Amino acid sequence: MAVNTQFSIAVHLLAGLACQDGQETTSGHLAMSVNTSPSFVRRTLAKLSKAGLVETTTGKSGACRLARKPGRISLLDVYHAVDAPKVFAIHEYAPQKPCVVSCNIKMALEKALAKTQAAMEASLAAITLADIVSDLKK
Amino acid sequence: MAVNTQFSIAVHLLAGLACQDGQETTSGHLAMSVNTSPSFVRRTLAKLSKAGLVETTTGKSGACRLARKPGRISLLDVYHAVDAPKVFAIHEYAPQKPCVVSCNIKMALEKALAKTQAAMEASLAAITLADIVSDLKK
DNA sequence: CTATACTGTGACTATTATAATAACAGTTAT
DNA sequence: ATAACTGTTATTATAATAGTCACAGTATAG
Repeated sequence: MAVNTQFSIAVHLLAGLACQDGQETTSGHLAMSVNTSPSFVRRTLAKLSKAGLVETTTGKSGACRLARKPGRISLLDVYHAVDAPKVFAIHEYAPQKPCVVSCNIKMALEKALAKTQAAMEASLAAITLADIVSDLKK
Repeated sequence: MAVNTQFSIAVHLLAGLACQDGQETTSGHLAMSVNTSPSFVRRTLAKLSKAGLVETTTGKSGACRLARKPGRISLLDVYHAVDAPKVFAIHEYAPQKPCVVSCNIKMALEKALAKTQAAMEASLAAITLADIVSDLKK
């Protein structure tokens, strides 16, 4: 178990909703599939709801369903929705004045890693929930 | 401070070595630039050494220097050397038998995320230590 | 208008991963 | 022999994450 479980759980939930074909589901039902507590599901689901990926209704017989067709939800949308961390973190440290490397490495690294982050996000943008779902049914 | 500091520290160390233009340096000296203990530096340095990115000599007046020219060391080399974690982890859970999603999502996610990982690595491969160093001097 | 069944959220605990330090064994110039 | 370095193990401290519990808010149904 490592850093980014929440992202994969979010995809799992969305895939579950997608397989319902527009039918509504409760957090309890989804929790059984993911095998966690309904509470944990709701917390992730709430983020997806705020990002506009799912619609939820409260009150008795409250439920949730996809807000868009699976083909119009990219993994990048999910990545942003769950507020996943950047791929690389840069270490904090007190720059040592006389050292050129120490004083400027952070800026140089940020520039380089921004490219990498962009490449990763572009790749995520190219995969939709529909792709995931179609793989499930093979 | 987050997940992947070791990668950025490794780049920092290599950049430091690159700025020495082949001259040798000790872990103590590098530690001052990164602002950590020599011990921590050596641990990271040892990984880089095993990966063939730096050469070290032991004994009195032991030291380290780059094994190749900065232009021939890519950030992907560094990424592999420090054994950084994958971009995305997939959650563990007990698949619930009657549920298609639960049983197959892991496989589908792995397939999708392999693409993303590859995109990220390709991006890292395109950046060399020389690029980083030239940014330092601006 | 009360009971019910859901979502949304805050507080809390447990667990894991990482950072960081210290200590020592191995090695080689002087 | 001694000194000064690397390599490695063991240990502790700290931070991030996973996971649970409890309750407030809300809408439906009787």
